[in-house]
Amino acid sequence: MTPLSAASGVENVLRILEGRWKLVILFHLFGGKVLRFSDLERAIPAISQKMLIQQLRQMEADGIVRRIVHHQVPPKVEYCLTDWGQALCRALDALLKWAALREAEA
Amino acid sequence: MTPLSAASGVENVLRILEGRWKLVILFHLFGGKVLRFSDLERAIPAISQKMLIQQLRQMEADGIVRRIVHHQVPPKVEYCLTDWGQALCRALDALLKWAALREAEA
DNA sequence: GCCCAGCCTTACTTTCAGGTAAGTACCTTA
DNA sequence: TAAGGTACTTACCTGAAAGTAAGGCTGGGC
Repeated sequence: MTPLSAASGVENVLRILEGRWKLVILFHLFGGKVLRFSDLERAIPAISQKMLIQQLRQMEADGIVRRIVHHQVPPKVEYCLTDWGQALCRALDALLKWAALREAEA
Repeated sequence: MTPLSAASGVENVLRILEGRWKLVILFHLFGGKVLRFSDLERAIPAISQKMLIQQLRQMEADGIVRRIVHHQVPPKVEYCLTDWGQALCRALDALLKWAALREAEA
C-alpha cells in the first residue's frame, strides 16, 4: 500500500462526507431515525432546499442514505441511513477520540 | 451530545484534513518518516511549491506536523509528524475499514 | 563578484462548491 | 377557482481554494 493509494482511499471516504451539510444531516439520521424532507428542513434551519436535496441525493448515490417515497398527496418522502451508513458512526467516533487526544498531550 | 455539536466536532477534524494535498503529505510522513521539503516535492510531483508549503504550515499550526530547521546554507528544513499526528493513522484506518465494509454488504 | 541550491513568498488567474431566489408539479380543501 | 402544503428544479451569483508563474533570500564554491 503506497502513500498515494492509501491517501486516495481516505480521500474517497472524505469525498462522501464533504460538503457543508452532509455531516449535519448524518448526525440527524444516526440512531436509526427516519425523517421527512420537511423534518430535516426544520431540524437544520440554515440549509436551503436546494442544498438539502443535493446533499441527500449524493449520499443516496453513495449508498449511505435510503430514500423512501410514499405515493400520496401531499407528497411524503422519508430518509434514513442504510446499514452501511449507520456503521459510519463508529468510524467517526475514532476521529472524535483522536481529536480528544490532543488535549491530553498538549 | 446534540446532532449539531457532534457534527461540528467531526467537522473540526475534517477541517484539519481538508485540502487537496494534506492526506497525500500525511501518508508520506506516516511511520515516523522525516522528509525534507525537496523530498516531499519529489515524492508528490504534481504539487506546486506554494501548495506544499501552505499545507505544511497549516498542518504545523494544527499541531500534527513538526518543522525542523537546520541553520545552514543551502537551507535544510525537515518535516515529520508529531505524536498526535502519528495517532491519526489509526483513526484513518477506521475510515478505510468502514469503506471496505461496503463491498461486503453491496 | 556572481551563480547556484534550497526554501519560501507574492501576485494574478481560474475553477467550483455553495448561496439566493424564484419556479414547477401535484392534489386537496375551502 | 384559488389557496396552500410538500418535494423538488432551475438560473444566476459569489467567495474561497487551488493553480501558475515569477521573484527573493542566503552564503559557499568557482
